[in-house]
Amino acid sequence: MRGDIVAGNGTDPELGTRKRFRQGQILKLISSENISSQDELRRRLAHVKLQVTQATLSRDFHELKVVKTAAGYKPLTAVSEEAAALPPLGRALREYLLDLRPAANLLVLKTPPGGAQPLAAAVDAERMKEIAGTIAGDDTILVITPSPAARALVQKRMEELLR
Amino acid sequence: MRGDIVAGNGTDPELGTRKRFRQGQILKLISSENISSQDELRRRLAHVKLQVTQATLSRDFHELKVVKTAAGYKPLTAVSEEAAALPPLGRALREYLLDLRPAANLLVLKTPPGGAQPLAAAVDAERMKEIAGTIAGDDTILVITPSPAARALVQKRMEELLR
DNA sequence: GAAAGCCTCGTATAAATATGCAGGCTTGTG
DNA sequence: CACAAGCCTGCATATTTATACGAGGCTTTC
Repeated sequence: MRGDIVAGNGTDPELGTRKRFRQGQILKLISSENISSQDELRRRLAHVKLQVTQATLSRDFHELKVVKTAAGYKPLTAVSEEAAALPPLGRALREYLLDLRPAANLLVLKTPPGGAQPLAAAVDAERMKEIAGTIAGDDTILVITPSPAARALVQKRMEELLR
Repeated sequence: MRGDIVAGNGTDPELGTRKRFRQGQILKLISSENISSQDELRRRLAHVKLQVTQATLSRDFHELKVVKTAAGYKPLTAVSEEAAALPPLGRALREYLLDLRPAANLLVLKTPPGGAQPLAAAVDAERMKEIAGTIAGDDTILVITPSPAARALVQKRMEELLR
């Protein structure tokens, strides 16, 4: 092919040293400066005598589990990764729930107009075994459980999710 | 222009209802299924009678603070967002630090070859006021503090970051 | 010391994502 | 009613990111 410059491990003394050094610098840069693209990062690294292509940075980001957010690139640790996976129901409840009323073995959720469908979807996705089923209109959801006890449990859980 | 199909709020009864409904569905879909691109999500939504373009989904993701990770799209809550911002030093320490030795008002950090620079960068970035400065070679960093007491404090902090 | 296996990385390009602009809708105001 | 302002969205396209492929370089094995 045409690539005839550096490649492989280059002039590096130890194996993979260059890569780790670079990744260290990357973590530093993205946490301090406000980088907005891999190509910009590439230019920054060049200032520090690190010549690499955008492709390599893409691979580095993948290895470092760095993701692009509205506020720049962020490393996604195992911890925050889990946390990020949780929010579905809690989030939906906080966003849509206006009122929560118990009625024997039923639970009636009120939402702003149009909010019932998405919230019901989130409830369904949770697959709580105490929930027999849900029916959603436009601004009201009926959550059906087999018994008042089960209803109480589901209700408690939702209240907790609301903080 | 040429767009002559649906637009605006379409047939929706309330303002912005369609958008919120869609975003609810989006949160549900990305948490259950394994979507790999905005365009795939667009196709999924079409199944549920939601016709939108990729451009709109891009905007929705931005509003919902959903980011693309190796394991699919994840909503980034305020909580995990902060958590994601922290890791610099802790992460660098866990990745590079082999040994930490106190010496009067100095702290000597040992890393694998090539690890000194990136770790030192992370230490500097922390801007701890107890640190007068650092000098990094290839696998050794000298952290200079004004006094043994300051050194002890810095040392303690680093040990905590290691968990 | 040649062959095989592995890394890391550049090039070229495909794929995915973001955005400038314009239009339709709704709401508010004179 | 006419008009202005604001929101939501599509279209077209610019920008950004990911990847298939191949090139060395290194290490290990016989």
